[in-house]
Amino acid sequence: MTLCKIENDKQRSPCALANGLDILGDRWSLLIIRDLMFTNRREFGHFLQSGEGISTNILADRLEKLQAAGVISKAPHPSHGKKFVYDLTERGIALAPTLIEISLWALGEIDGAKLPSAFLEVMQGDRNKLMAMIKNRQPVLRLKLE
Amino acid sequence: MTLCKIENDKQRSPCALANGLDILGDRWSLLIIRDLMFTNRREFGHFLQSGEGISTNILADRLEKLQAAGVISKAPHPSHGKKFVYDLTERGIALAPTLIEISLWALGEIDGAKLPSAFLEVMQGDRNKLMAMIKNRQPVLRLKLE
DNA sequence: TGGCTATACTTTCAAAATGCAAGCAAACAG
DNA sequence: CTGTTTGCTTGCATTTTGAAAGTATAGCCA
Repeated sequence: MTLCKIENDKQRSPCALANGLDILGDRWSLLIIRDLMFTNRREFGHFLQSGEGISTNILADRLEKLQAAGVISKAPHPSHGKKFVYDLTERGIALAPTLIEISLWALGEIDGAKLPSAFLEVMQGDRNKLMAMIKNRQPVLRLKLE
Repeated sequence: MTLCKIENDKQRSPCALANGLDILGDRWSLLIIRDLMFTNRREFGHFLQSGEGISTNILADRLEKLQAAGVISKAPHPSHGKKFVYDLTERGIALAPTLIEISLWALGEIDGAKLPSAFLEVMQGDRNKLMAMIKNRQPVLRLKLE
């Protein structure tokens, strides 16, 4: 297993859940991962446009922390010299079941929580097919960006 | 679906995941739920003793917020006039798959993350059996408390 | 080539959340 | 009646958050 910055600093406990929450336990990180996992958003500006209203400093901070934790990667943009392209690593892709379960829980338990029907169909359908799409970096929801 | 305080205030977006994170997205809430779900910890003092070092004011705050969100219940202690007994509601019990997936992710991806072997066996074994134990409020790990 | 615009952040600073430590009132034990 | 335990609450310093403004570079068009 490769090094992962966060847990090497000091872990409050060896509990796997506590360690997971040290990386994922905030209001924004999993939303960025959602965008990378289920849509074709890959750039800084795309995440800003996703509607929840994250501010630029928090976004920059979370992108850096997620990268430090080995959950996402950052590479120069092939056609635009200033931009970068973010993507999930294998470690990030492995978060798919977590994202799916939280989403389904919220959908069932919280008034007003919704999922695009494209998600819902694919989540309630063949779980293996969904995992294959995510691993192939094939967005469930392909957005027109910009 | 019953009222649930948090999402009625104002939701940043209708996205189910975002709504879930408004309730669960911090470093402590899911650890309290873990104690209720997998062990026989049910009292304020029990949560303090679980080793991660939550402070008393944060614990009181999270217990209140989780109760407001309908995830846990609070009842007078049957034999001790000052104490209360906390437990998961149906809505809290429904978080089992979420907790399991985060735990398994962290176990596989983070150096030093561990699970008690009792958990591991039961998580990797028959998932339906585990769900039945949780629904019957039967702790996977029965601790000697105090 | 020169200036305008867009993009990807960074900085600033006020406000909110966190967390340690001390305090406190009710309950229980002797 | 006295002292201890329990379940919080309060005070306060530190950290994190977040809106808004700033900055530096890339791309575009004349």
